[in-house]
Amino acid sequence: MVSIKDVAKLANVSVTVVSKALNGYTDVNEQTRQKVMKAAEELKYSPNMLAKNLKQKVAKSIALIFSNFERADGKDGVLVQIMSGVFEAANKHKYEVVIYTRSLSEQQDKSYWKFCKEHKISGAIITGLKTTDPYFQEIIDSDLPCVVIDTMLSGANTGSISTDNVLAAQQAVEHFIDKGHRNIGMMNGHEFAVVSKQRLEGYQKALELHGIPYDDRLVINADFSETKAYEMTEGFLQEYPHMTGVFMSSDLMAIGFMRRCHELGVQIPDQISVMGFDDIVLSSYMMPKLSTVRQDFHEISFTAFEQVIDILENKQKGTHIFVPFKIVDRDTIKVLQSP
Amino acid sequence: MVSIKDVAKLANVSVTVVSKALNGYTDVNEQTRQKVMKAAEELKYSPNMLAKNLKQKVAKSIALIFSNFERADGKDGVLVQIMSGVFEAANKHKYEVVIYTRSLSEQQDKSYWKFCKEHKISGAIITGLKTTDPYFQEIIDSDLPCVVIDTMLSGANTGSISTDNVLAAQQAVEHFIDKGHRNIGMMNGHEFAVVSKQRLEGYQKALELHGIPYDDRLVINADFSETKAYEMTEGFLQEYPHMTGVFMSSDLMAIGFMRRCHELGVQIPDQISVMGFDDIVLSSYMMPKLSTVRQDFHEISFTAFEQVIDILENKQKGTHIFVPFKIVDRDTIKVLQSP
DNA sequence: AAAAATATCGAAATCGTTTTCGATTTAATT
DNA sequence: AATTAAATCGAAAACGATTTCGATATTTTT
Repeated sequence: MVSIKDVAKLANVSVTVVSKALNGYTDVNEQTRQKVMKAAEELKYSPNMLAKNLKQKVAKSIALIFSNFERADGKDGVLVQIMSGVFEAANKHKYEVVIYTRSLSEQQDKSYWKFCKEHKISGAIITGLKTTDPYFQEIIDSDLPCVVIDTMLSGANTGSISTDNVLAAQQAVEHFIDKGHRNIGMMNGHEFAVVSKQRLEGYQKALELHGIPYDDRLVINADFSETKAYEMTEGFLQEYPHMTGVFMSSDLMAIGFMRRCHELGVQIPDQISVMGFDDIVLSSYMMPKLSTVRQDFHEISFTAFEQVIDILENKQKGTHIFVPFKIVDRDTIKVLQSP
Repeated sequence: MVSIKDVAKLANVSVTVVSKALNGYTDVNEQTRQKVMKAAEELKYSPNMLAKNLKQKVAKSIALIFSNFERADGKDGVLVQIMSGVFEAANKHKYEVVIYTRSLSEQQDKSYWKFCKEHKISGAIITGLKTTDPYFQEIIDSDLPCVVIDTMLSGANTGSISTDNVLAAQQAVEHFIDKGHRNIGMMNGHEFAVVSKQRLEGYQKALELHGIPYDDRLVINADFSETKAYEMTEGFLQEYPHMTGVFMSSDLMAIGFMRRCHELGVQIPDQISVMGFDDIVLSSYMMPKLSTVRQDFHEISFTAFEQVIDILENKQKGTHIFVPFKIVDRDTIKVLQSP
């Protein structure tokens, strides 16, 4: 393998000069710089990042951590969108990204923190972190700059980012209300996600704002799972036949719900309206097309990256950031009466 | 940061002994090993991988290269499936994986090869490589063990892996023929993918085997693009109204085709049958559900990983591997007559 | 008891860089 | 011409691990 020594030899200078020439130092004569460049070119030299990062004590790379990778069956395209956002930002800031996946099914010997430490990683972006995660506190307490997606926390080195879930949920059910609905159910995700609490709060808020009494029997928990939603819809529908619409905490659940409705012969949106959350790719391909609130995952992860850079390079404190969402009304909400 | 020196000091031994104790060498007394372990534990020591890999000249990590990342809009879930396969294999073999994405839209300063070299990466898995890619030859000639997905080549250090595209395509159109179809069109992908050529070959083979003359006007090129397929279907349908079915080189194109048919009021499968290729997640959610040939991308990437390990650790020569596919008949093929 | 074999340890070299700081040369200033 | 300043270079010390090889202590063999 060709090292800096080899190019030094060929260019007839010291390794110091080679290093300086290649890294834009000013105390090297332009002619010798050319000489060095030519030698490096000739030998097809490329620096050993391991040595480089070792010396500099830190690698210019940030970790993208998927803490629930087993759920990533590709149905929602969000994982890809998240990747796309961080890769774009990484490219912009000249960082590298290393992905660390963790699935709960397999025992994990290593915590994120240990992983990042071992690799001298500068910062991290974390997704899919449950509040019950054993490493939750570790992350927050650590001195590693990191921002976690879809939660709310802030510390010296930790920030977070998400869409404004309570506002989004509120607007979503207000959308129902605007179309004349008064009996609106909700299918929520599991309680270990902070987004579940927030969306429920938004749901309640909208109801309260429009003088509709809150009935906790109308909100059930389907664990963010398509099949669980599928299984629960029949009972849900039978038990509360006066519901005219249901707000789902995720598109995946909405799809499970719709599929079961289709089998049961209940027409959407004629007999029951539904609104999802996320706007995954499947949603616009459904028949009928699913109305939902669109989260901009690309923007979320891009901004997440920029925040870790901010606290890394600009010594900013961690904070929480909201990124804009959008209600997208397609074909699954029936208008009962004009507003 | 706590280094090996610190634990040596605490354990009251030399760094040599610490290193040996922690790496399972036999020439260290069991008691001192315990002592070292305890000290390491106490200090929360974790080795600096950069230094470790630097010394060992090579990192135990393989690169997963997406050479056309901009296409990864998450519509097909294949990217995720591929990731899932290699992460699983990596976990099994105790390797780490680093992902390198390249999009053609942004100028790329660095070739895969350079990237891998700089990071002392042991091997690589490459996807989305076009034959026209400027780095194509570089990869093949390099001494870096790598296997590229969806192509056919083999060398000392390079292998490849894919489904048997010609056989799969052949069986797909034979499936048409079995159902009584004789006038079968094809919508192929761009010519820079070897899979296009192979699937066309399978198409031709099936026709020939059943005495159906090949008409090259019945196969058009929609570039693997959903919208392009969408745009071309009306003309295609009008020009060759005698077609009873069309074999698509990808599900995404099939979906574009179906969407246009829906708008045009042509019934699927009553007026025209369609068969896709890939079995992406969207396919089973279509109405009607798309019949297609299923590629097992998880298996493909998993096996790809194992092959690079094979040529890396077992000094095997690179080769081409086929992984099984499956014709999955859903609701988009009409039976014209019993076989 | 002497010799040989074994067990256990540590000093030091090494991996490929970066970076400090002093040395030397050249140019600018007085 | 003497002094000062600027430009350019290189020796050497890190970074944090691994690994070779010799040293010492202990045990076994003769």
